[in-house]
Amino acid sequence: MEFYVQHPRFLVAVDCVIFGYEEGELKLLIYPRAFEPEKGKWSLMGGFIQQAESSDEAAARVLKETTGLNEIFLEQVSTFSASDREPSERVISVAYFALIKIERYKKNKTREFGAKWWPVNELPPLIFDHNEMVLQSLKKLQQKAGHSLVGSELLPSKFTLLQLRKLYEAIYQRSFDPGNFRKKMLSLGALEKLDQKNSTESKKGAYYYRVKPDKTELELERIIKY
Amino acid sequence: MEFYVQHPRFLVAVDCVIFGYEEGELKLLIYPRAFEPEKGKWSLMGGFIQQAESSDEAAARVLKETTGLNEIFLEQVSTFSASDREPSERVISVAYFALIKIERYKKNKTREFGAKWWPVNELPPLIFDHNEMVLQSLKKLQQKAGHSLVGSELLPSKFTLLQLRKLYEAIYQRSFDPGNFRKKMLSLGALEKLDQKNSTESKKGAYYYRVKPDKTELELERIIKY
DNA sequence: ACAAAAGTGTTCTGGGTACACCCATGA
DNA sequence: TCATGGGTGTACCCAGAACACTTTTGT
Repeated sequence: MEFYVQHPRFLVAVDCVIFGYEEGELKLLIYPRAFEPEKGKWSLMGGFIQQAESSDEAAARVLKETTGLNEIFLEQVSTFSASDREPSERVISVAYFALIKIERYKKNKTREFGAKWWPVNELPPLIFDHNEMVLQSLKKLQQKAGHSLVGSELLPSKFTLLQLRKLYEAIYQRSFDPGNFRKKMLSLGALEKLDQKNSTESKKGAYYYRVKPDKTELELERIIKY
Repeated sequence: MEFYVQHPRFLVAVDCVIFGYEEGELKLLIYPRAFEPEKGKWSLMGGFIQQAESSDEAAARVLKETTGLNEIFLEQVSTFSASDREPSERVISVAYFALIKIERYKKNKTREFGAKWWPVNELPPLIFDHNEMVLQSLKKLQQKAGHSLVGSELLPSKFTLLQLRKLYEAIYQRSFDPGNFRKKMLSLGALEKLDQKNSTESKKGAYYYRVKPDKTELELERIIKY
């Protein structure tokens, strides 16, 4: 055990790449950093790991503190540890990505932290290596969306196939053939048609669907060739 | 900056999941832990991150120290941070996986550390969460092998298609149709046929191939449906 | 002669893609 | 009536899987 003491100790942080989906665009929740260094510059939500807290727990805590939400999807992306990644002092950071329904996001938190939902492909420069974290997270999100239905994480609990398709188009930055997309998604057997229709987005009105309760966590076949 | 000081600091380690390939089997290099706690139990190669050293650099250093090799393939897998993952003292660990050619591995290192190449699917229980690290690394390796040619990392510089297929069968724990596998691999355009033949593994003798020099780092199309 | 890998060719199928087409309805 | 999305059907193409078959050579 005395073998341990001679080694250096480090501040370890988590940074959260928080994805939301709104107005046909994939968005990211970022905020102006509240303290030095780089105070005021755009940054991901982050925080230091505390004693007796795992990085998963720390990420969930940061998310709770900054968005008011818990029990949301969170997945580790990668650890960033370049010794000069923060100019003033060395910090090792574990990046996480989160998927949240913007509708559930508490607006008052926006005021509290000055946070802003920003379209992913128009992001301003972020501090340190946060832009790189975003890039890697987007890749992970694409991978995840490729074999599990991210609809339930990013869309309201009921959604139309148009909405689901637009979401996938936003994630992959490409378009999908409406007919083929519909058939593919339905063929997976994870969607349940509801009796309700949505008439706000088309004249005819489209049926709502939801993810079947038992399929929410199911790992599906490859959905999108990727 | 004074904001930083109030937060706890942690020992941060790297653990290396070292894959090799020998006698038709995918193997892992593990060794008996040299110090308490859990001294003598089977463990991955690991070490603490030093000042001014990134986790990537630390992993490369550990690999160099324990195998004598450098410039080998290394990729971050995940960070393990459960507060009780080591019984005596809290250590956060970043897991890496490495691919090495066993032929290049210095045998003297085996004696020095008591290390042993162990078939992946017959692993003994390892300390702490090291078995979980291995599982995740194997998944990452399968992913990597699915769209880049791991032959150049794990096989000698020239190899037959039988050897390459056996390697893929070991990685995916399944069999591939010899004819189809051959056609698929050749169709990628990343292999170069040599004039030499190998006669040790078949009566007829099979031509050696090597990965085209400019294709070693190329990200290829999806090779294996996965 | 036979076994076993090397190497090539053929057939079949399923999924993806492109695209045509009808339906419903608000403006 | 026309534009727009909703929803269904069809034809084609290609990659993968299965498998037949021929070649070579050591035993």
